[in-house]
Amino acid sequence: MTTPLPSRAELAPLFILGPTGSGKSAVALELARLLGAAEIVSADAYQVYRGLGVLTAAPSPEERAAVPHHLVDCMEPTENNDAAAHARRAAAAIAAIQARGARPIVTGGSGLYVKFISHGISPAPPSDPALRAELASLPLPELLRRLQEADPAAAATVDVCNARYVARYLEIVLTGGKPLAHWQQNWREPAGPGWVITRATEELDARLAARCRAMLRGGAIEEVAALASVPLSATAEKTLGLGLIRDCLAGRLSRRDLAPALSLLTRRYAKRQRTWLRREAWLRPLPMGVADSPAAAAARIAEAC
RNA sequence: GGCUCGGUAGCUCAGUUGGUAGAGCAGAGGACUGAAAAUCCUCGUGUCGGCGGUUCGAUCCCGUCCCGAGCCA
Repeated sequence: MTTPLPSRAELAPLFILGPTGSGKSAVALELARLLGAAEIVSADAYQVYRGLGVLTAAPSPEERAAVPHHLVDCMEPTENNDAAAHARRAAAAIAAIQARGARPIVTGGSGLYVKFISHGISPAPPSDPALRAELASLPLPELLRRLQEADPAAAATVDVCNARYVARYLEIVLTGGKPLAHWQQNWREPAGPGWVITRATEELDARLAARCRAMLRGGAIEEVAALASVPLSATAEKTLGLGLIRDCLAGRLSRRDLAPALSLLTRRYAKRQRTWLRREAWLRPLPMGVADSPAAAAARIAEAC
């Protein structure tokens, strides 16, 4: 006689989101401990990379030993990442966790990565590196002209100032052989309940500054140095702070100026994340202040679900 | 003490042959359906160091004072 597995609704993934430095990893960890049978699935585009754990503020080996983590430290920095592929891997991880009778907790800061996990992936054609390289060499007006010709409806809705978006639409039409509208689907209902951690901006700024200093003291410079001869993929190359640390290693930026510069980049990133998250009406706010512990926040979430 | 160069947006600076000023960065807001830590869009009134003078009008010219940097004593 075995005890029945929890129902599907009881195992719906919980989404713990928030800007970088908001403390979502700590809350997710506490929540997993509180729930007992729970595992964490990362929705972070950069914590996947091996050898960049410090700079990307990935969960530590200790944290990963305490609670199983998925999609962290799982790719070589020579590999490109992409949101849909990540979401497919996440879906597989979520299904496997549920099959074990455990609760998946999704956490991460990459808005688009989260969105694909929570709301589904469009069947649109995947990226085509060769075509992208070709399109990247064309001036924006030319891209717009081609899109106008291939798919006027798409041309009417695209952000005409953003060459990358225009190129993506063109890529969809050219490789998929059908207009954009054919591939566009409405987002499905979110896969589970979600919370977004909010903190006062000044408090978040202070946390980010402290974390940047800790990163630089804690091995971020060494790990970038260790990757000096590795040909990083286009995505890994975009890791926040990578260029700054290289400048520092090359003597173009003083060690003294490094931490403030890194804080600045991180702050601006957090602002973009806030803008994205504000729009996600399905998320419930989880305000936190200096006095709130991750455990207390996790308890509030556990109570609500 | 003398001379020179500076003092303009939070910062770095541009500029006005005299008609009250604008870039970059920072900051704020926004967009986002396979690069997303990416990419892109919008937002600029500030005693133009203080006080006088000349002028119809001064941030600009003149005087003086204050502050900073440098050079000479």
